[in-house]
Formats: sequence, structure tokens, C-alpha cells
Amino acid sequence: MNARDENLLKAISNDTLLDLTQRYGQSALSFGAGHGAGSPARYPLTPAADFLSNQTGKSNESGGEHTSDDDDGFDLDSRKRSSGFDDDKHPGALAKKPKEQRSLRLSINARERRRMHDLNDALDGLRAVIPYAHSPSVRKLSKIATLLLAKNYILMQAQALEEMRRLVAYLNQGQTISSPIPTALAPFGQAAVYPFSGTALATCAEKCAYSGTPSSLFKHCNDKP
DNA sequence: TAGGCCATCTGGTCCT
DNA sequence: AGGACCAGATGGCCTA
Repeated sequence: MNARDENLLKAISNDTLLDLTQRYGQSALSFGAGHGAGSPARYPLTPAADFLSNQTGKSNESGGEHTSDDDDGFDLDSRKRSSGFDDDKHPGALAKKPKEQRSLRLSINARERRRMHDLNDALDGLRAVIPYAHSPSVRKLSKIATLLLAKNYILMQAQALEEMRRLVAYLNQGQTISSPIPTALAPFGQAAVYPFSGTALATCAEKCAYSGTPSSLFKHCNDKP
């Protein structure tokens, strides 16, 4: 782990996460929210895909699933124009390769693109279940911030569970078995960990102020204090 | 304008 | 052999 990551890790300390969690309660834990059907495509067409959409139009292939084979026909020049591709910096560039290698390379590129998109989808899923302010005024968590926040969230959940177990054990001491354990103290489930039923999300600025530790994690905050 | 974040391409390595 | 995974390089976009 490099120094930058360590700083980020400190920035997303357990205390900070506890604060966030207690502040936002369960409302921030919209499991699956915003990650289902109907959400706009997050990946604008790459030059390759852009080209393909034109190609498929020309070639009478209507709206089928995007496969790696589809990408085999994409136009190198269009990619070079708008995707930062530069033959000068890539001496072994695609255009100079035989058609067979070129087609193989394109298929590999398409697979890699899909793989990264899957990875990003998974990160979006993670963002959806960790407590931070999901609002239009708050920029999406960066990848590294998502991972670090998720890690601390897991640690916090484990800690909360352990404390809850201790509490239940303590309450059961000297009490008759007949008295039922309140559901709010159930050792499992969100109710035990999130007794707060927060409804409205606080602004990012409030969140940042509450956390007390302005950090690089909250650079996404666009709210004015 | 510098720095952060990101998408993409690419070649290498490992696995099935 | 083909696919998955990875890390480096590069350029675009956005923000302070």
C-alpha cells in the first residue's frame, strides 16, 4: 500500500464511518437501489462501439447482444481520433499488423472492455449498499474510496455485531429465559446494527462537518457549508 | 493549469 | 489455444 492509499485509509477511519452510519441510518442502505433496470447506460459508446453502431446499421444486424465478434469490425482511425490512441506512442499499432492479428487484438480489447465494465458494475453495486449520501449533489465515490469505505463498513458491522452479542449476553445474565429478547437487540439483522430510521439524507456538507475530519474522501462534496 | 479520476489499449502471464 | 487477469501507458474530462 502506498502513501496515498494509507492517507485515504486514514481518511475513512472507523470512527468516521460510525458517524456516517449513525447519521444516515438505514436510509443510506438502499440495497440494490439505483442499480436495477432502467438506469441509464453508464458507459458511453467507445469509438469502437460507436463505429459498430454505424456498422450494424449498415449491415442490417439489428440490436442484438454485443459480442466480441461485433467489435472485430471497428474502425481504427475513429478510435485514434477520439480515444487517445496514438500510433506514434504505440509503435506496434494495430494498423501495421496483419488482418488476423488485428482481428484477434480487437476481440481481446472488447473482452477487456467488458471485463472492466463488469468490474465497474460490481463497484456500483458496492456503492449502493455502503452508507454514504446518495444524492445528486454528491459525486459518486471514487473506486478507491468505495473499496476503502466498504472495508471499514465491514469492520464496523463486525464490531457492532460483537457488541450486540455482548449486550445480549449481559442482559440475559440473571434474567429468566422466559423474557424474550427485544427484536431491536436481535444479534442478527440490520435492525440491531441500525436502530436509526433516518428518512432524509443529510447534505454532504453536513456529513463532512459531522465527521469532523475533512479528508480527500469527501472531495466529492459539492455542497456549500 | 496541475492534479485526480477514469476509460481504453496493450502486452505479458497464468489458468483451463 | 483461448480466456481471465494484471499493470503500464496514454489521453480526456473535471475541479480547485
